Amino acid sequence: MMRLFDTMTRTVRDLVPRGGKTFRFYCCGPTVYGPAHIGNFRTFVLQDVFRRSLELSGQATFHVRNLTDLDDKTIRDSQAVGTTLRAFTDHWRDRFHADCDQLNLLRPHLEPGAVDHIPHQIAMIAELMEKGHAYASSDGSVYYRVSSFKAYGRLSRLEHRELKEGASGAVVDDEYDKDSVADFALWKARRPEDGENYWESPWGQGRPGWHLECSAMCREYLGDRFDLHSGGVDLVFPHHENEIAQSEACTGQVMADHWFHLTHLLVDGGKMSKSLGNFYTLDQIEKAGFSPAELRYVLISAQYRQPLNFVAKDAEGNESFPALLGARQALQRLAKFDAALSERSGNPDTPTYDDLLAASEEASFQSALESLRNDLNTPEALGRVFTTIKALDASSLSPEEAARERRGFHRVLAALGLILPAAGEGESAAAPSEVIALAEERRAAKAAKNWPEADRLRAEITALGWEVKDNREGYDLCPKN
RNA sequence: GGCGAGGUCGCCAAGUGGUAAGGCCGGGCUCUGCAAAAGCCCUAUCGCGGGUUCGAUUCCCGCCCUCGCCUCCA
Repeated sequence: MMRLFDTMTRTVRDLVPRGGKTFRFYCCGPTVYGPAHIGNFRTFVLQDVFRRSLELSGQATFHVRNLTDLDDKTIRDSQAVGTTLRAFTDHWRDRFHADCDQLNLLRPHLEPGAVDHIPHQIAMIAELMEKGHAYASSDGSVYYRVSSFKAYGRLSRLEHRELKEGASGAVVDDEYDKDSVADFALWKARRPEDGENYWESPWGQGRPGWHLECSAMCREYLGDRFDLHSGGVDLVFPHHENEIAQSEACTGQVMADHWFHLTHLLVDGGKMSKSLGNFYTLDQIEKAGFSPAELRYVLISAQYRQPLNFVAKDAEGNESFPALLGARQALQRLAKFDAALSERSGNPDTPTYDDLLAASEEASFQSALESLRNDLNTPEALGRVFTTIKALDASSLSPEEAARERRGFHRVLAALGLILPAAGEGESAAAPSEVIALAEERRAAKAAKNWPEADRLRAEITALGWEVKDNREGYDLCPKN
């Protein structure tokens, strides 16, 4: 049984699928107008760990995540580069998918987009108007009447807060026709800057408001009521508040039984922004020489409700990514442990995710799994993995014991979605022939116990930019850095 | 101004009403011709001031500081 904090009730609650068998949930996905940044991926990675933890605990899931392919930014930027909206968002969708694959994220079972669901959204607006929750303005836009929905503000505790006028710096010049400032657009009348991106509706040409797509797609694919809805904390208000207002006013039912929100990633102690130069994409992380697995490790190193400070710059202010460097070391240790168990068990095959889903849970490494089930405590799970590893002496295990421990170990790794680096890493491979020749000479000198000569040859190799490391069989050559 | 989160070892980060997981870095040791690698070991009393309690880092009050959100940013 998995337990998770619920934003609506502000308590940790058991997750029980309402329909019985399958746990059905919706995650607000990315706006596809550029590459996602590592902050976006903190959210998606932890949602992925959430899903994996459920599935590896024997709970079937149905995961829907939308792609926002219709909003001010996608329209604006597609026109800026002179392509159709569809071509533009397809391009960034593909990039997003590639990044997700790199980060070992399970694909959602469904990934709907707003543009393909215009009729659903129009139907919902019509229903809201019928029921008195929406009104058309003189310019052909339609707004949701917030005052008509009694429960508005429950999720974000809006009743206890005051909105500071213009605090967000947003300009609302195109919404002068609203009855109340709190009302939000369900349908936005066509504007010249929208170009060809408009649709016909009973209220004239235009396009749906942003909040509506999720309500419409949730209803289409998950029904009037489903198990859990998730997104970044910034979506609590207004996005999720507005979704609730739209959906529940239509259906008269509770939209989602659980609200799962993920705290933002900070970079070097502050919010990520392009102007601060701390805005990182997966691509940039890889260009700096780090792997997606290393980034994933960093992203799960704090509990999802805590702010995570991603350290990019070291104490001297150099962009050396100490956090990723640390992750590399940690993953390397896990890989070595795995290699030792693998050897001991006599089975080199790594269990796949599907193997693990089919198999029953082992007692080994169970405490780490328990951490994940307890409000998705990823750092505690990692801590328990290392504690368990330290307590285990692989060389004293029987092959059967080693195999069992390894299955438990891999279940935790699979829940965290961690892929281990190859144990050997940095193999010799592509050293130039002259370096190899020197290394061979040195091996001969060593065999003859001619230490001065061996050290002299190592110095020569070092001068050529290579490092020679002895091991049982002979030596490895690595580029020196 | 309102709402919310947070201040735990050099860095990241768990946790608990009874004297604080783990990772990285650093230091020591073992092992190796040396080196590397690997393994082992070591390093905090939990922002400040009160209170409750036999006992608080963990509960309550006040203060200081940091960060996020406040209508289309995960």
